[in-house]
Amino acid sequence: MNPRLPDLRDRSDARRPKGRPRSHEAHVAILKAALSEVHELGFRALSIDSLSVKSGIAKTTIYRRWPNKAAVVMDAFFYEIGPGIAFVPCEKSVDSIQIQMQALAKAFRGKFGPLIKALLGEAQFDPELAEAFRDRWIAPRREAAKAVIRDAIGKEELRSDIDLDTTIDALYGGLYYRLLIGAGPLSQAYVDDLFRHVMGGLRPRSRKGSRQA
Amino acid sequence: MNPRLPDLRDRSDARRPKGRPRSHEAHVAILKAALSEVHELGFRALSIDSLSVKSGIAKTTIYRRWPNKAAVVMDAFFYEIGPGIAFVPCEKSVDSIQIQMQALAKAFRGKFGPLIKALLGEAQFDPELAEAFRDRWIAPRREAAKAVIRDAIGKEELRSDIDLDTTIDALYGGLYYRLLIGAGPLSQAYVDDLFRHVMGGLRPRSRKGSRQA
Amino acid sequence: MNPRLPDLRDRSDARRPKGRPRSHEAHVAILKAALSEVHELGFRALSIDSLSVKSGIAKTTIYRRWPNKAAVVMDAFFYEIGPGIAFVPCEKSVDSIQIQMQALAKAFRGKFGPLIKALLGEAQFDPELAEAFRDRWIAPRREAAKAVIRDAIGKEELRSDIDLDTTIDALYGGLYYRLLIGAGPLSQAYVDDLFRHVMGGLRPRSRKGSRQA
Amino acid sequence: MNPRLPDLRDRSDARRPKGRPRSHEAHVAILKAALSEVHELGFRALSIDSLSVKSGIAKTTIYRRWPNKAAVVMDAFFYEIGPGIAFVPCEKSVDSIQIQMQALAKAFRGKFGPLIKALLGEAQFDPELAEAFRDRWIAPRREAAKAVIRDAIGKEELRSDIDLDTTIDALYGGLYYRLLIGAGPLSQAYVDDLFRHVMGGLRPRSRKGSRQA
DNA sequence: GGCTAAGCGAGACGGTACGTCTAGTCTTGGG
DNA sequence: CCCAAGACTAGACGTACCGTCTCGCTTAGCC
Repeated sequence: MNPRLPDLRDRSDARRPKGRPRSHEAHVAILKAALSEVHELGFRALSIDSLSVKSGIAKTTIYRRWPNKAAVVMDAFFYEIGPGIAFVPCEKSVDSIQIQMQALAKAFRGKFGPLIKALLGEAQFDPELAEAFRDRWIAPRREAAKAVIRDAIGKEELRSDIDLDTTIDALYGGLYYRLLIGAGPLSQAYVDDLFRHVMGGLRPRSRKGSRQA
Repeated sequence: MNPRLPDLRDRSDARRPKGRPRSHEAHVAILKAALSEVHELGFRALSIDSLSVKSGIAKTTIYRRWPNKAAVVMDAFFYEIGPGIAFVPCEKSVDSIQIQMQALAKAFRGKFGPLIKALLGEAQFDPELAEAFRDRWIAPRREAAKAVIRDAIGKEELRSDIDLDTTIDALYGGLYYRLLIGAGPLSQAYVDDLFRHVMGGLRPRSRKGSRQA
Repeated sequence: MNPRLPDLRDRSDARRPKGRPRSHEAHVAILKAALSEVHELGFRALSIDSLSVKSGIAKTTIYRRWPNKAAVVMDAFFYEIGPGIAFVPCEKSVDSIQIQMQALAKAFRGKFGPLIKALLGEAQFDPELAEAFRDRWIAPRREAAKAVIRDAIGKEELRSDIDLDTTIDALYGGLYYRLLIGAGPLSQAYVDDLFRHVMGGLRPRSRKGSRQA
Repeated sequence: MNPRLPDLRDRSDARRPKGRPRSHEAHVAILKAALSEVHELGFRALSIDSLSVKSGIAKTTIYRRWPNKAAVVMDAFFYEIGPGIAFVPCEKSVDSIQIQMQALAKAFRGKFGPLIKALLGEAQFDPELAEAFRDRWIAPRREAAKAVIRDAIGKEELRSDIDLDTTIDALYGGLYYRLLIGAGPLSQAYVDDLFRHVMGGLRPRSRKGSRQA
């Protein structure tokens, strides 16, 4: 996504780039400054200038590595959240999904909520940021979710005729909807409710003719 | 939502406000300029300055009526969309829901998609805008949806033990999710899929142990 | 000077102007507000808007009577200073001059100093104001001074070959110079010094060849 | 006077200031634009915005160096007038004074008149500008004048009991008076007249009782 | 009492400039 | 090639006044 980002993988065998190597301290200092700023003042109040002053790193250096403040904050976000919210294996795979949804909602309620709101808000105006967010945050989690769902289907915990993507949207759409639109709380009870509604469906069970079109 | 907006309701009996009345032409000129700008260049490129130049209305006049460009664009959005997407009565109420979801998705795919994306994106940073958007866009539609869902429950098209808000989130969350995150197309097929998944539930029907709390 | 000013002279015989007569209360209210503002905040901080708010008189009314704030303040100045600094008759006419110079310096040191500085400062950019100030403030005082100087020449207190205008400039120039440039205090001692230097001349008395070119 | 101005003195030995050095071209471009504007349109019509457009220098750059337009124009004034009006040595020191007075009056009549009027007019509202004008324009000339007057006293061309400051005020006050108040022309004849009156004094020579304190 | 004419209060309007802010780039010296 | 420092271009921001205008209402003289 971001060609300016350093490749942090070990490349002892690769040829060293010419000139003075980039300072890792500078990198971390900026990310930490970004996190502190974004948590204290919010994304909008954060500027590359303020970042430069706060971190003691020259503006030039920041621009050498990131194209704009959204990219910095995105990296800072991943720096802080690390591997992020994962699926923990459960006996029943659907439990694993429910637990992960609760973990995600908890993150939304906590310090990551504003960060994700800001990144997604900004992404509405910045296609590159949007793509990066999808690639680095959304996609991995969806892939993991798909694996779990496939598992659940295999164990006959879920219907065999469902579409993976649509299923994920039905389950998680509500969470992001509430995060971004704020029409209601993201409480534990709500997450359970949402999970139950989607899992059980809205149509009456007793009805015979309840085959969907 | 916006106390600066003139109350345009008929008040032939009420006493006229003092001073020179606000110009309706100016009002409309600004909204039209805003629409044109936001459709052509996008929300970010739109500025109050450019709006002023384009509409021929002084900047001060714009600021006298709206606190910032987001508020202008919001009004412009409602000016254009008018009453918006409504529920058309159907024999089966669930059909009415599905049709409305398709209409919403169509609006998202059309010229209103970028507008709503921009407004919701901006709302992540502007609590007042967020509230206004909820009050003027989200809430009315949710209320209408609730009425239809209640109808459907009454006709036993939907289960009687569902929660209205959660139901709405389950149905519409996916639409906003796709709009805002862009993880996939908002096609007709997708909307039908989503509707079917949520209506029918994810759990196998044949299974006896399909407990729901 | 100001054609918008009402002619306040009695004209019982003259035909009354048509329409609603101008309010004298409004007139005075504005002048008093202007004086209060200019003394408290200075000329620059005073605006027609603030004047309107402070006096409770509509902006339109102010503009109907004065072309700009400088004209208002000028009228306010004369409203406050009234007939102003006059020459008091003395046995020796030169004493009358010296006393009047002291009175003027005292006014400069007091509350009229900032007012006159402001009016003269503004007059550098506003030819009409400059002309009005000359006509209403400078000219009458110069005329009075000329009369006294003529008297003094008649009494042989002053040389008969002096030019009236140049004489006035020589005596008063220093006062305005100090007021406007602030190169030194306008103390009593200074005024006496200035008077003495100009009266006695700079050239040594003993010298024979001290006929001026 | 203006701490934002770069110190242009040679400091080959001194350490260079950090960062990108200020552009001399920009500096000169702004001053030239200011002179052109102030001569063509006058001080009031000149704005930092117009200066920016005319000079092609960004507004921020101008504000980085000067606090307001008066400060720019003041610098432009000195940029144009250079060392300014100096005293040329004459056999008789009083002649040197008279010649310098004529030179000053000529400058007042020429293109520098409006500039000085504007600066002094503005200085009535801006104490910092007033101080700067005194320090950079008034003071040096007064110092030079004092030296010449001391010379003249030494040569017995002037009385030994005169006060230097008062003497200067008596001679030059009239020039600034006419410049700022415009009560009469600043002609060559007027300057000679003024000089003669002050030099010779106003009191009759023949009179015995021409007491001076 | 109605008519005409002007004054008045209120506040909207077009317009100009202000001084500040942020973005992102460029230019120094030095590592 | 990196880094710190800070100047630079560009342009939007939101505010302050300016002087004008457009209303409804008031206050006078005149018919």
